[in-house]
This record gives sequence, C-alpha cells and structure tokens, in this order.
Amino acid sequence: MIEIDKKSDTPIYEQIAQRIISQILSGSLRPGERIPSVRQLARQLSVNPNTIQKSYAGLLENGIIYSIKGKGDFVANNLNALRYMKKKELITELVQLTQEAKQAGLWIDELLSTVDSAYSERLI
Amino acid sequence: MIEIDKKSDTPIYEQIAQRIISQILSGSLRPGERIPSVRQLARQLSVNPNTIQKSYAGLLENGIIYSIKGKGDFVANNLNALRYMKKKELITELVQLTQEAKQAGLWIDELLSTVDSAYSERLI
Amino acid sequence: MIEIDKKSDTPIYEQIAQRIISQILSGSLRPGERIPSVRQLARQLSVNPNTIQKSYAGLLENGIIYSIKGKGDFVANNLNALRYMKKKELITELVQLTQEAKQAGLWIDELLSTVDSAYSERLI
Amino acid sequence: MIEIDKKSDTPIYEQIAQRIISQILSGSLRPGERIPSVRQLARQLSVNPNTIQKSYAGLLENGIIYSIKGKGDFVANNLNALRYMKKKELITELVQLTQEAKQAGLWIDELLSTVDSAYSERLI
DNA sequence: GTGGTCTAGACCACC
DNA sequence: GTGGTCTAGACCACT
Repeated sequence: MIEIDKKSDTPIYEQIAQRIISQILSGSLRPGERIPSVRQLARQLSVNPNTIQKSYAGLLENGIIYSIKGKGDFVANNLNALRYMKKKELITELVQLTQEAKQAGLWIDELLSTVDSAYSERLI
Repeated sequence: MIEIDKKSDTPIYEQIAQRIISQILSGSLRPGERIPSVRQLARQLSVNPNTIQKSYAGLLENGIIYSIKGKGDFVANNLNALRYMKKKELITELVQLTQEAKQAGLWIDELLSTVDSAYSERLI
Repeated sequence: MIEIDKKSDTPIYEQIAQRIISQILSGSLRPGERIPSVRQLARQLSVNPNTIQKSYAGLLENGIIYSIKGKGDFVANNLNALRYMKKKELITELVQLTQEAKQAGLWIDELLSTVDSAYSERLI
Repeated sequence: MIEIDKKSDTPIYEQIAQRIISQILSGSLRPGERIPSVRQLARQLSVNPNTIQKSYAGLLENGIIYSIKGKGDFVANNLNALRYMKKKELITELVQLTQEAKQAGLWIDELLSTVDSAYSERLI
C-alpha cells in the first residue's frame, strides 16, 4: 500500500517513485512482479494519471521497471544494481551530514551513539 | 568568505543563509559583529541584491541577526539557542538516514565506519 | 474581498497577510479552503505578483496556510492556535496602550467608555 | 535620564522625541526648563549629533520646544495642547484596537477587565 | 493553470 | 553609505 503526502514539498511523482523503489528493496515487490496500472494507482491515490505516468517514466528510464504493451509494468531484474545505487547514495549523504555535524560542533561520540541506537530501534 | 553554487537546486538565498549560520556556529562570525552589507555581498557573489535581502530577512525573522537601518546587519546574541537548534536538526536527520539505510540493507558497521572516517577527514 | 491602502506606511505585503488572517479568524475563510492565487490577487489589487508572493510566504512560514505546487494555497488547520496567538497579541497591545494612556493623564473612565462604545459600533 | 534601543525598528530620532514628550507630560521636564544640548545628548547616548538634531527639529516644528540662539533649547508652554494631542492620538489607537479585537472574537468583558487591571498596575 | 526563485532597476527612510 | 519595499518581466517545476 502506497501513501503520499500532497502537502510535502517533494513532488508527488517522486514520492511515488521512492515508495516503489523502497518496496522493491524491502522485497515486498519482487523482480518480474507486476506493479499497479497507471489508472488504477491514480484512482487509488486520487492523483492525476499524468503524475503516475511521470513516476513510471522515470523508473523505466533508470531500468527499474520494464513495460509490456497491453500487459502492464513489471519490476526489472536489477535488484543488485538498485541496492548498489541506493547504498552509494546513502553513504554520500551520511558523509555530508557527518561533516556538517562536525563543523557545527557535535562530537563523534554523539554521532556514533545516535546511529547505533537508531539502527537498533524498531522501525515505525 | 562565502561561496555559492548557482546551479544547485537549493535556492541561492538559502545557501547564503546556511553559510552565515555555519560561520556563526564555527565562531568565525561572533555575536555583535557586523555581517557584509546587502549590496556588498551581492556584488561579491554577483547575485542580485534582492536575493541577499531575502536571505537576511529569513535570518532576521529567526532572530539570528538584527538589523539597524542605515548601519547594517549584526549577529544576534543567540549562539546557544542556535547551536541547540542546529544540533537537534542534525540528530533528527541522522536518525532518519540511519533507519532508511537499515531498511535498504546496509549493515551497522558500514554506517559507523563511514561516520568515523568522514569525521576524521580534513574538511574542504 | 480584500482592500488595501497603498499609501499606508504598513507595507502592502503585510496588509494583505493581515487581511487573510482576519478573514480566517472571522470564519469567512475556512481551513482547507483555497485562497486566491498569487497572480489572480495581484491582478485584482493591481499589485505586483511578487508582493503577493511575499505575503503568502510569510503566512506559509507561520503555518497559517500550506501550498501545493501547481494547485494553489490553502488555509491550514490551525484555527485555534491562530486565535490564541492573535488574542495574546491584542491583549499585550491593550495593556501597553492603557499604561501609556495612564501616564499621559487619561482617566480610567475615559478608557473604559471608549472601549465600550467602540465595541458596540458597527464595523466599517 | 533617556534610554534608547538602537535595535528597535522605530527610528532613534523618534524614540528620543517620544522620551522628551513623555518627560514633559509626566512633569519631569517643566515648561521653560532647558533640555540637554544636542552635542551633550549625542555624547551621552553615543548617537550621531545629526540624529539628535532631527529629533529637536521635529519638536521645534510642533511647538513643543523653542530655541534661543546661543542659550539652548527650552520646553514650550504648551502643556495643555500637548496633552490634548496625545490624548486624541491614544483614543484613536484604542478605538482601532478595540474593533480589531472584536473582529478577532474577543469579548467586551475581556477588554474591559484588561484595561481595568492594566490601569491599576504599578508602572514599571 | 499553479507556486517559487531570480534579475534589473527604482524609491524610501535612516544614519 | 545602509536596510526595506515595490515593480516589471523572466524562467522553472509541478498538476
């Protein structure tokens, strides 16, 4: 089940793409599996079909899904590449955040223990 | 010395505000000290004065600077509050990032060592 | 319907913000309802869109409205907080004014009867 | 003793004028009495003499002080007129404030009791 | 169509 | 010189 926040400042089409990617990464959508049709998802989220279309176009372009005319859109067999991409992205963000925190005067201990406890916590 | 990236997707006026804040946090701008005048900084960064104005308006509204008409803008005496705000903000981001990383399948060791080495690195 | 006074010494953008707030407080604009678009209101008041934008930016930052890109700006669900804020503000002003009046030699009866009759008066 | 707030957004020259007027109204400066010289007050408040000059020019124009070349500036014999002006001004403000409060949903009782207690309070 | 950002150029009050 | 407000016109991303 996908949920979006229309008030958020990250565009809806990107929110949807992120949700789908995270569903793939978490295994709740598997390679080869069909994802909801544009119209169906549009109805379900009460969002303009154009917006869904834009999400899917992005996923298609990055090889995360493939589409078969007349049948629908399916999760591609890219799981490892996808994981790798996401991982690199997260590491980059983490490096930036750490350096910013250092400059702002936080101690390394605070950062490490924050990461440690956040990792152990049960996800919401 | 302030540097900005006009191509970045974070607005110029916000980049400038962040730079000023980080200069205050790092101590290179002290409470009571004057910050560059709107026009001067505009010339220096080859940016429109209105854009600088917008940056300063934001800082003013948050009580980070105060302005005296005809004299200039000065760093307010909020250092502790500012540090606290920034710290809380960074910790929140770090928690989110950690949980996202966990869900994406990264190991705790990868995160901790990333933070550790990023912290030791010489800042650019 | 919003009216402004371009000659007033309170900036146009603030006049507009106040009008919107008072419309919310008086119930003529309800939470979730859309407020006029930037360009539309600009045309209607023959004011530059940037000025309207500045008004709305302030309301946005204070959580009084929220904006959805491509759709418009809407009244947030803050009515009680808003009422409380305004009330506290007005009471503070009233206290200051009263004390100033006392120091200037006005009698308490003059003040009370002024308030009383001003309150009964039909609003313009 | 006059005190000013350079950070305030009401101009310094106006702050000074207001202080002098309130000293006259409260009786601590009496008609015919000499007020501080421009240079003296400028030194005392560490303010540019031009600014003091502007204050005094305003007071002069409104007949609140008169100046004798080579001797200084003195409080005029206008006390009643001054009181009347100030009173009219305060009443006007009070009417506006009351109507705004009404529109914001405050009750007449709240306003009256606020005025009443503020009036009884010992001034700071 | 919508909001958001930016530029260029102007005017004002203040010090 | 300073900050603050406003106009006119442009571009962008989003729906």
